[in-house]
Amino acid sequence: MHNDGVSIEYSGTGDPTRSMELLWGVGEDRPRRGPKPKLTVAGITAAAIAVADAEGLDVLTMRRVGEQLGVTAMSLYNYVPGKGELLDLMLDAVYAEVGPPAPADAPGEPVGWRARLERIARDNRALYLRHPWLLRVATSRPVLGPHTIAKYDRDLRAVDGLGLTDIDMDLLVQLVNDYVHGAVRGAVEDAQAVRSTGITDLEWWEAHAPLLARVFDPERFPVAARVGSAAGEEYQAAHDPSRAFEFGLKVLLDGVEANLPPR
Amino acid sequence: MHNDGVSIEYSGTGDPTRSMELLWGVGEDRPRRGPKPKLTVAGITAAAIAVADAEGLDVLTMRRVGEQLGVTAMSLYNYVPGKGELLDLMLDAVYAEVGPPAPADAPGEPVGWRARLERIARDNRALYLRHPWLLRVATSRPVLGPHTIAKYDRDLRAVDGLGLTDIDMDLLVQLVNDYVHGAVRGAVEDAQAVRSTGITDLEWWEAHAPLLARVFDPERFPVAARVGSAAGEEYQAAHDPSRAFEFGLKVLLDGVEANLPPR
DNA sequence: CCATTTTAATGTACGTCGTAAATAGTTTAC
DNA sequence: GTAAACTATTTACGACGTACATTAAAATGG
Repeated sequence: MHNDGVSIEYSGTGDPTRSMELLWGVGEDRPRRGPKPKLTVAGITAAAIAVADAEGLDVLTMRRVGEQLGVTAMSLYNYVPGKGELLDLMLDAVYAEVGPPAPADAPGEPVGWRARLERIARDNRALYLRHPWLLRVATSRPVLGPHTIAKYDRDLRAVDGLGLTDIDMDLLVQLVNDYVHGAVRGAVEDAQAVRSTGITDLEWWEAHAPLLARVFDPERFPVAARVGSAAGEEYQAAHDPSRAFEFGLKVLLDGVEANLPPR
Repeated sequence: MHNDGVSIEYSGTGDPTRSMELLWGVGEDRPRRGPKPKLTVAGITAAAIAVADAEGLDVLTMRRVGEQLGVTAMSLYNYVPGKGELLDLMLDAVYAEVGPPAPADAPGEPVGWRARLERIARDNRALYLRHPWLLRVATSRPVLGPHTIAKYDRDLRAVDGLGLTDIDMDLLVQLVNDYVHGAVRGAVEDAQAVRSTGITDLEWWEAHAPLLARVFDPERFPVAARVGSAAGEEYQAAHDPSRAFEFGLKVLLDGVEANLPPR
């Protein structure tokens, strides 16, 4: 077996200039000659997202995407320069789901910075849960697609007008996004471990308890022993995946509140 | 080219039971017959870490690790069941670097929960900077190696005795670790993008500015335009990578303070 | 000491991946 | 109608993890 784990991919490995042209639809003068294209960039992107959503990033291969569209892998290269650029397109496409920034006074928009940041955090969490592969795509030097920028704008509006410097606004938005990424990552990976291995947490624990009992000395690590077993039991008894998330979010936003400039 | 990006790997894809036996040194009865082993599990782990540190996770192949040790890839399989288990070993090995938990009253130990949590966060950050590939290894269903447990114990001691429930202690430690992971991830990936592509941030920006100027409408995203360019300039002028980290850490710990039980 | 047994290291091979290059087929422009 | 432009397929290459078969080396039992 080549890779029975979950291989994570890197966005931006392709030619970023080409990615950006694709993202912004530059140079889309319709081809004048030759056979009608069976595919579109948007269609390929959607198919790739569907594959990644359903089967994970490690099954997302050019051959698999082609198959999804009734086409060979190499056909895709008529539309997309390579897999790296396709990942860039996938990223920007899912960011479209959070929607464009709305005016602050639009009906239904949360009022107050705290409600707005909570909304952003929860929307991001939902996005990660819908597209778990997002957590595994590194976004270093992000390709600035239209929806990526829209999301950035939307995020920033949550903390605009509070007397923060531009720099601090940027830092704050990044802080919230970093937190959400980290918090969801753990939860999603747990769930995927269950699905991909077919072993539940309980079974896993029971399989390893005997070995741990033999090698682990609770005297040496008393706090870990106590808290670990307490957390394990709680986790078994009433596992609410959003509880840790909401706990951390509250703590984080309390900290933000303490660091806002006086009104 | 097969994968010019950075492929990220998954710990725990091998047989976790076998990994734990390796981690705890179970069944290490010395071989009675046959040629002397040229290698050791610890040596292989160290070599793999060296490769990953120096060249990144995408160059970490069994063939490459073998080469590092003057041996073919297949030799490694006499010591380690597969690459997944090797990753488990690498993880636990680097956790050893943070050192065993020390008694709270040992000389040099920070006093007070806040100083202890800061220490943990900064130690973790330093660990990620030394071993950037750590950020790319998913730790779902972590294999409970000795140093992993020691680290957990060490982390928990920072918040022990504050009147928190065991569950809240666990959540709090996880919160800090999640934050550090998220914050360092962005910074490290930026740096790696520069190294692996040979393009500096300034060059990258200059290459894309013309296209962006053509397609990006600042009227539509005024906040992003303003803050983005301010952040970009600041970033160019005086880039202190630890600034964002310390900012976030302060905010987070202020939030923790607001959520501690009254003394 | 030698034959047997056990273990380590190697060599070869398979099926996977991304994608370069060559080829075949299709549509439009002149 | 022919040439040019374009799309889709086929084939092939070098990488990957690792199964399998083979060879070499050490310790044991006689």
